[in-house]
Amino acid sequence: MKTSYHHGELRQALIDAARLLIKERMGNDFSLSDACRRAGVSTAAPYRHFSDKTQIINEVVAQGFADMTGRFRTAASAFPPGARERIVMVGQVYLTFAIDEPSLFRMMFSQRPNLSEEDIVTAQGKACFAYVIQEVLDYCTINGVEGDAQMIALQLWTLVHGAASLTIDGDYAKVAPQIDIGQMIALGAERLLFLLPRRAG
Amino acid sequence: MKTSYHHGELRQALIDAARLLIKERMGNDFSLSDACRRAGVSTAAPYRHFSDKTQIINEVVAQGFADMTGRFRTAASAFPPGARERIVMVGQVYLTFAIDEPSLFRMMFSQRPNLSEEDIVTAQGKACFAYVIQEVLDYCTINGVEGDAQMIALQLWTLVHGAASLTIDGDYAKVAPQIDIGQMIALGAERLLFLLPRRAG
DNA sequence: TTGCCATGTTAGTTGTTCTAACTTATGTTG
DNA sequence: CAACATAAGTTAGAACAACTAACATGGCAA
Repeated sequence: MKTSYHHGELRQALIDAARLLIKERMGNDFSLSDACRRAGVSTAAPYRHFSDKTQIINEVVAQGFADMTGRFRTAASAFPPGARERIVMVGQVYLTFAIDEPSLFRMMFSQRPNLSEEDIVTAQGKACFAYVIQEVLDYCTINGVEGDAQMIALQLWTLVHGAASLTIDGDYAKVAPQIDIGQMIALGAERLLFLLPRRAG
Repeated sequence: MKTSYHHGELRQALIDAARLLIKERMGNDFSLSDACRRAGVSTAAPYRHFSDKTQIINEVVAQGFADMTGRFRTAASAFPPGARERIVMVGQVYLTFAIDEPSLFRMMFSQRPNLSEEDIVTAQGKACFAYVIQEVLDYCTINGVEGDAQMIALQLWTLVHGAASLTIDGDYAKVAPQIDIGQMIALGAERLLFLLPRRAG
């Protein structure tokens, strides 16, 4: 049998526990002690693997970004490069991720001070955003979309991100409970990406 | 002179201190004890005015929403109803507010659980969002804009909110440091609101 | 086998939220 | 105007979280 003095996988176990607690408790005010109890170790154990509570949070956030990027890739890969569906899928994954883990999503997009350029969080975040933008850039190139592709990409990202934020905060529900958010994004994205005049005045 | 046993304005003093600390410490992890030290009272004093730390935070957030709405009104009132500048101003105030008090902005848009319908936070938040939407609805009505005005309003709100969020989190800077965010919003908003085909293909 | 060192432990410090029991100022009322 | 009820402070302390220091254990390497 395994003697229990050494956990063996404590580092990742703590990260997983933290992520779960963040999801359950709906906020970054989760307790590290709780994570320790989950992992079955003492409250001093984390400090063999992390310098800080902040460092654990950063790790969770970084893995969140990696996760999100992975889901983007998987969803997009079902369609050929340049397909309109790829962009739609990326947007949908973005929204779904936020709804699935709202607290984590919020923490991923809450700038933490003292975050250096070479930090894993920065790296994973960058990669995640870059993926989204590149997907739009590819679409524009392949389909010969006119205009500043970078600008269009940022606008789409902004729209979807705003929609994700306002959705998980329940803000749409406060002022427009009847609205279909998916449709709102779809129509907005079409106007930003595709040429779809409302009407020729 | 004033004898110092009774503060007199402690409730609002604590709210103000909390708001300042939130601004300085960049997060909702500010300490109530700190706020007490600022206000010059003991750490037990707040509980004569608030049941909870959460209740203080809610008060700060509610006043934040009231503030934001007030700034909208002031900025918009410089132009006549139906003027395009009114919408531009509201968007600009939205962004400026977020940049000015990023942590407060984040807390305003972080859904707190156990928030009843008749809470001040809910009320002030609703009023704030409703103002933004109404401004767009008015524009559409007065100028005879075709299409679902409510939908357009939500799209504009979403775009501006997304831009505010990504700006204060420094996310644009990570992947597109050269971009002019104001211009990006302006162009996006134009495409959503006004008929501005990229080019007749 | 022996000893090093990574990784765990217990115990204790500091700081936080919140409660209980006590104190002081204020304003109302006979 | 005296008396007291009450609002709004106080100190003391409980419960708990983050983190540190000093100790314990066991896996690995010479």
